[in-house]
Amino acid sequence: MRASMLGVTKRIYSSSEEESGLRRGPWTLQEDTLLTRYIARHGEGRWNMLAKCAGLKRTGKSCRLRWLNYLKPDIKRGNLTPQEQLLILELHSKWGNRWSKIAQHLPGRTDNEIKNYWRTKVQKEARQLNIEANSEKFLDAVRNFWIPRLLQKMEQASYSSSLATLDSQSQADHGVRSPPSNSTVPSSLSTLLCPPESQSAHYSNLGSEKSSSVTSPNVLSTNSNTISPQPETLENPTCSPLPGDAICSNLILSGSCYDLDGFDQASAGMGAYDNSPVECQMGEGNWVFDSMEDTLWDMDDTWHFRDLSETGI
DNA sequence: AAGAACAACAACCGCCTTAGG
DNA sequence: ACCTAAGGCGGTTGTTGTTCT
Repeated sequence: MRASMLGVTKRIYSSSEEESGLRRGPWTLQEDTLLTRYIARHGEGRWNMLAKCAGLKRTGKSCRLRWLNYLKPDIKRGNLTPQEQLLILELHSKWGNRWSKIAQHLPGRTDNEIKNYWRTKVQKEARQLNIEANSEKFLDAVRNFWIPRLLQKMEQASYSSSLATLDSQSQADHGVRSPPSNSTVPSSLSTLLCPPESQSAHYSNLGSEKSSSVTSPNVLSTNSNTISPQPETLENPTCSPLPGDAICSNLILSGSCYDLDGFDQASAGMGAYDNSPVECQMGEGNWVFDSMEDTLWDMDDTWHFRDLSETGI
């Protein structure tokens, strides 16, 4: 645990703040306990009153923030998974800096955490590329290099897990498969992200939120050449809402990006799906099918995996 | 080994929206 | 209709830990 979380850090605050008796800065273990216990008994909300009643010398705002960003039981700790990173990139391309909105699609992750991730990782990447973080150029780089890299990570993770499964299932089967090459996106990727039965008409909900005030350009879709959803899928949305669905939709709809020949979908494919690290926990509702009437993926504007494979990504 | 630079992230700030009086 | 307080959100800052030189 960081020292700052234990109240070790020193900050200089104005005398008026000290006079008011309100504490600021890092929370102590005692304060955390007080807040947690109080909420356990009385629930969240009415934060100013809560702060007083709980005996905390903190503002309501501070209590709320501490609870939401740190103490709440379902907060997920640790590094963001490639799937989560992928989803953040996707959603940010659609919604811009709407962190809380993005966080709603990543259960257990807070808007603060996502915001920090964006600032520390994504913007850093932009700086290294010497381009503006929200520029079309950077978003293009994200689309063409970063996302495929994440997809590859996911695939490798899946590959490892399926190898482990194979090992445990049958020692007799010594068929050694080479790991996914760096030159192409592995063919099982689409199966990893989308079960074969639902691949035909996969699309995301990322065109939703008509009313939202998106400031950043949407690089992952354009306004032209939209794809109509297939009726049978609309009526029968069996595809699980996976974090990679939006990606999947592009992969599928963009045509022959992948060579699926020779890939044993029945065994490896479904196995990969079953053991996929992709978690099917995207919050309430089937967000994939939320907004069928909205803009869908542009077939011409999908990722340039062919280009990537040529450039060795 | 020491200092600098960088990374990570908790916490605060200010603004906006909303609900209630 | 107006005012006010509370809550929510995005931006920013400050501190500590880690890595690099």
